Amino acid sequence: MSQEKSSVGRPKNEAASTALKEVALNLVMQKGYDAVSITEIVNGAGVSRQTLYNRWATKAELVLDAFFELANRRVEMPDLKSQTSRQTLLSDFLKQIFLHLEKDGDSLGSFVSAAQSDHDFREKFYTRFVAPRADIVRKLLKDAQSRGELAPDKNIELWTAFIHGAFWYRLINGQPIPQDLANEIAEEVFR
Amino acid sequence: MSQEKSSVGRPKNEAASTALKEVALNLVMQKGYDAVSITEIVNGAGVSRQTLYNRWATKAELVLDAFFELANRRVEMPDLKSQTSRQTLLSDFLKQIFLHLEKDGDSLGSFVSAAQSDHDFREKFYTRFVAPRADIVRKLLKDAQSRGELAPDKNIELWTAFIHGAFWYRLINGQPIPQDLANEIAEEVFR
Amino acid sequence: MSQEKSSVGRPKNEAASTALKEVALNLVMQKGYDAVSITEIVNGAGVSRQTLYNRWATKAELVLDAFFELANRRVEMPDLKSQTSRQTLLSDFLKQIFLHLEKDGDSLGSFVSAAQSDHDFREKFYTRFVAPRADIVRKLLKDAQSRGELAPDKNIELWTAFIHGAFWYRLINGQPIPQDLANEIAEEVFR
Amino acid sequence: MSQEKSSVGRPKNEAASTALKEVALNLVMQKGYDAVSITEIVNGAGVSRQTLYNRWATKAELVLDAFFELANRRVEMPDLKSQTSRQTLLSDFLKQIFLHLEKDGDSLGSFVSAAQSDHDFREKFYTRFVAPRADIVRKLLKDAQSRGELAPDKNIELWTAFIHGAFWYRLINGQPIPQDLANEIAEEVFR
DNA sequence: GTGTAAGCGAGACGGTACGTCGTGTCTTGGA
DNA sequence: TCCAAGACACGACGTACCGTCTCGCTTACAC
Repeated sequence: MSQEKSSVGRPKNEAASTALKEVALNLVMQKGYDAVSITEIVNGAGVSRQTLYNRWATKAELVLDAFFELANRRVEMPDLKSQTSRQTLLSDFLKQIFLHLEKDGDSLGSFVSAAQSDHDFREKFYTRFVAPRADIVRKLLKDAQSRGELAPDKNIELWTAFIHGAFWYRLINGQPIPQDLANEIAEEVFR
Repeated sequence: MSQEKSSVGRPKNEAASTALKEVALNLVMQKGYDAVSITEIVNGAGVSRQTLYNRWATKAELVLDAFFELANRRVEMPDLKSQTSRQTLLSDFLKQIFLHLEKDGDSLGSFVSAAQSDHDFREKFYTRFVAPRADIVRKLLKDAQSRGELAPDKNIELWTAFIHGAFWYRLINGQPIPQDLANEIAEEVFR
Repeated sequence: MSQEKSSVGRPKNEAASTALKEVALNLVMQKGYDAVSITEIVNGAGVSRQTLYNRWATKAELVLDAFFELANRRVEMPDLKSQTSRQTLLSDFLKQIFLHLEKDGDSLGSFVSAAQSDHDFREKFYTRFVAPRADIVRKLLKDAQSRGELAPDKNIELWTAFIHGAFWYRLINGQPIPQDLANEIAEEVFR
Repeated sequence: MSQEKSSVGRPKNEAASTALKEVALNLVMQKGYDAVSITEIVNGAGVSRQTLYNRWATKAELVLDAFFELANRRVEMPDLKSQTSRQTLLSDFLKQIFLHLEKDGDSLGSFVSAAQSDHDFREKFYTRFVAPRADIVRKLLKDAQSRGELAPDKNIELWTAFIHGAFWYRLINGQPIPQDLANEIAEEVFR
């Protein structure tokens, strides 16, 4: 990746990328994805229009990049080597997610929104945000099965969808996602 | 309140509303919500721009109205007096929903999209589309409990969210919703 | 004129006409002809849109009607039987015109404006406002000639144009029309 | 001050300005000022709507610019060094004006019209079109006085107004301006 | 140390859609 | 037959954003 530097001509100003991502993310969090214009972002970043287009093809790509950088710094894989019960691990993991959901709910709404009309965006959002989190749950459930904490014939795929569906469902419908929901879900999973 | 016809001034031409809804819905189903412009809709309906704005404040409201009219003609409450097992009733009900989801997936995506940026819209969408369907499932589960087909200590609210979350989750992530998923869900509920 | 009453159906409400003319004239004097809309006039008069169109075909006709009613009440034919010098008569007549010009300057501007784009309007404005005033001057000059106060070979038509041109020229260019101009003009005519 | 080229950013495309002016002027001459829409002009010029608004705030300013460019190429200052009688010079100058008036009468009407409702426009029209022509006449009259061809006590300002008023008066009233009027005016001035 | 190629700001450009306004006509029910 | 109320088709308005383009200037490496 560091290899592909053409080393000819003036190098890209990394500060511009940083400024763009920061401004874009802030604006989207404040006003929602659709309400933010490219013009607004580049003005806010003190950067020219073309500079943005030199780095990202669309607003969607820029904003996603910015968001992921933030979000992925915050996923904390549960420690499957610990002896804590898998129910507790699940509950704690969900609580951690719900905490961010509280803060980022509106931007996430924006992304869900953008994902519906822009299939590229949807793919990226799924691959880089949704799927990794689903994977963690999936692994946790399998681990629980192998440890005998979960019935061996539980449909893991379905339960992964149940768990994530439960809070996405509340999210897109604008309902609050209380910390307690994490406990309720974990309890029902391991019943 | 339902009588509030003002009867003063020229009455609104109902045919215009009908034409607008039909054209709008068709276009959205063909090209997606965002790709359809107001100009396109009014031209297609042979109606003036202002006439649309006299009836709906935004494209979202128009399309929503049009869609509900269609969708609500298609909800079929399961017959709780029948002796069919509640698991089968649930499975059949979900299958029926999934069938429409297949066809209307993109428009539904549009609505979810619009709902994220427009909270009025979200409220309407929830009240008129999401909630009624959730209610049916909730009633069905309670009925199953009272008939002893479902454990009496199952968390009905949570399971309602599980069930709907499962397919909404797939929907917003652009994944197919196979008919078989209905069986899988029903099975897991009544396990 | 009073003959042509059809006497079938509800008679026209004369108060509506009066209100329309009054409102129209006031609005035009305040904001200028172009800035006043039909909608504004009918709302101001508390009258329906159709009622206006039942009486006048265009805004121009209504406004002209209203203006003429006012203006023609104010023309005062100089008394050609008096022994006052014709120069004084002319000067006094012009002074009287200039006085109204001061007040009505902007609406007159509006009419000149409307007259340029609407040839019907131009014709009516000329026939009912400009020409009568020109006629008076023409008659006065001829009378002065017959009394020997004016050179018999003066080109009356041209001088009529000179005299009116002089202040219309100032009017359309937005220059003030001082009372003293009346004296200057009269002096130069009878030099 | 004439050097104030900013030289930053993409420079304005001069061809677009030229095309806009040409199309605008042609359309106005064909159909009259009011009948020409901005949409029509930009389409005709193959230029985007915003490009027009980047250069002129209103249709009036554009058309005025276009017209001046044409008109000012056509003013021909009479040669005050020639020995031709000043009466002939005046008559010839007026004839030259009347010739253009014939062709441009309707556009000029449009400008007079616009000038009445828009005081900025009025100022520009006066400064750039009316006043220069009046100045020429004023100078010519003064020269005639200094050469003894005109009575030294003639009120030059008033006569300048007489002369221009005479044909403007006919113009705004939609009356023809025959070439012979130039002779009549000159004759009366130098009588 | 100079040439050359890319980066960059500023901002113009062709497009497309927007929501609003004004026009003159039409359509009701009631006077 | 008139009227108030207001819907309607039409067409223009000025604004907003998009993604691309065209300048003059500024890097920074490669010769």
